[in-house]
Amino acid sequence: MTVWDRPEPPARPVPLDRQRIVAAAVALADEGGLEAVSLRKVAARLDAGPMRLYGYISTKEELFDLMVDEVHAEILTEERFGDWREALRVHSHRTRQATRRHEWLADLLGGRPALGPNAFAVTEAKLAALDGLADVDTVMRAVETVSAYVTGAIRREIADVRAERATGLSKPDWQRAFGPHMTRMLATGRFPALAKIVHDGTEVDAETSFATGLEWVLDAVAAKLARPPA
Amino acid sequence: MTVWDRPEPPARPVPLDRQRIVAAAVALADEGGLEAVSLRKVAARLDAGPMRLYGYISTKEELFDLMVDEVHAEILTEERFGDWREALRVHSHRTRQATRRHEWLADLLGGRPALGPNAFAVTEAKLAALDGLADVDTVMRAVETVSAYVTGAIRREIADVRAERATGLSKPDWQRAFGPHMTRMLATGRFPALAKIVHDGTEVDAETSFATGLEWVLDAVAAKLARPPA
DNA sequence: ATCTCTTCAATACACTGTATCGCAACAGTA
DNA sequence: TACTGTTGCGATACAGTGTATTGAAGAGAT
Repeated sequence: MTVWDRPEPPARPVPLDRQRIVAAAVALADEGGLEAVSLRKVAARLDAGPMRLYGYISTKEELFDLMVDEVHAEILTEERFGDWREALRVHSHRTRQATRRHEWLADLLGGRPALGPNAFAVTEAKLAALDGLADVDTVMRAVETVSAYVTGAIRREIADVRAERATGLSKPDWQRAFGPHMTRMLATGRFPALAKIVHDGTEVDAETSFATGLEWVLDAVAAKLARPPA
Repeated sequence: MTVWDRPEPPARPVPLDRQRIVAAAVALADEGGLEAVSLRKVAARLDAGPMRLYGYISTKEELFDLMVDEVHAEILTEERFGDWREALRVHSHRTRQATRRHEWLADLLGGRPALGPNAFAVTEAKLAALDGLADVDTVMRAVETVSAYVTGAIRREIADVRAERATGLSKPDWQRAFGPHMTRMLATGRFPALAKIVHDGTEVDAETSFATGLEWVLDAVAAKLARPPA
């Protein structure tokens, strides 16, 4: 009974850990969106059976939570900030950029409380930047308000990107993109203000409009920090 | 061949229209969340086969679009506003209230461009309130910035509501709710600012914090309207 | 009365998340 | 060395999904 007669022992299962699982899931989502992430496909990418994953997560939602936290590592940065405003600005822009790299993040952002270590670290960094500049409640409100804006603006931006892509990779001209429908709606005369905006408005790129709105919100925060709350 | 020998003719199919379909879908979603909405269940509620729906919508996403627009009818209001600020405030609060009635809206808000007639009417109302108070680009930015905040804040609020519900209907005390995990994270000492906030922060109800952040953002808009843009 | 055309229901397919179950390899004991 | 308990894994299974395809049956027209 030589070696060749004996069958090879069954390959020991590939060692797994959450990091590898999340990386596979993120890769899948980057390629095909969130809907391309199925436990079967994630497992397949790791040469494992689907049920294997349940040792590491107990539900698909938890996998999404891990993915969100994973990306928060990209948002985090070592740099020191000149002031609170720069800190909030940089984190906001980094969040946006991370979402451009991982569009699916837009679907998850704000959808569930972010309780992972990286998300915590991001929140900590923002809070720390404001620490001592106002009472804790104002600081909290500031961070939450900015985050709310960022979440909403990013979602909107990605929604537009997708709509453009779906209507055939047209220019960032939504009049052209949603042309027929848009035109018909505006032609009813029921939306004069909207029609005026669509007609006379300037086309601004997504980054600029994100940045502009962000600065407005930061202005608002600045105003509240200036004079301590009543 | 008497009447009794002949079988009854097969019941003529229930007449259907989008309104009925959307109403059924909304009811389902109100009861069990978005994930409770399946084409089969919607159809069943209307005594129809699943495939029947494809005469009215061509994809499940379109059904969601219709649902979103349906709820926008609740956001719309006939009332006249004293000024732009009141108009934006009222629409924002009505959006929030609609989402409390239809939690699933939080999952959809901002996820896709809202192109339905009711959503258009809401946008029109906001734009009209600001018409003439600044150049069109500033007006647009104002509406989008406020909307972004509203979307983000609502998503966050609903996420918290659900988390509370999931962790056993506890009080709006997230320290208690996420107790063990939260405590352990903060105990690491890596998040001092966060720990301070959690420890010293005042518990504010969701509506108040929404309103506060909203007023900040409205302040920011006011500042931009005051002096025409450079 | 026959034929066409529309409308709907049934069937089918590929795929999903997850519960259950039984096997096979290891650790520890006799 | 033989046995046994435990654990981790794969296969199987189930109920459900969105949607393409097919086929029949009714309405309207000739």
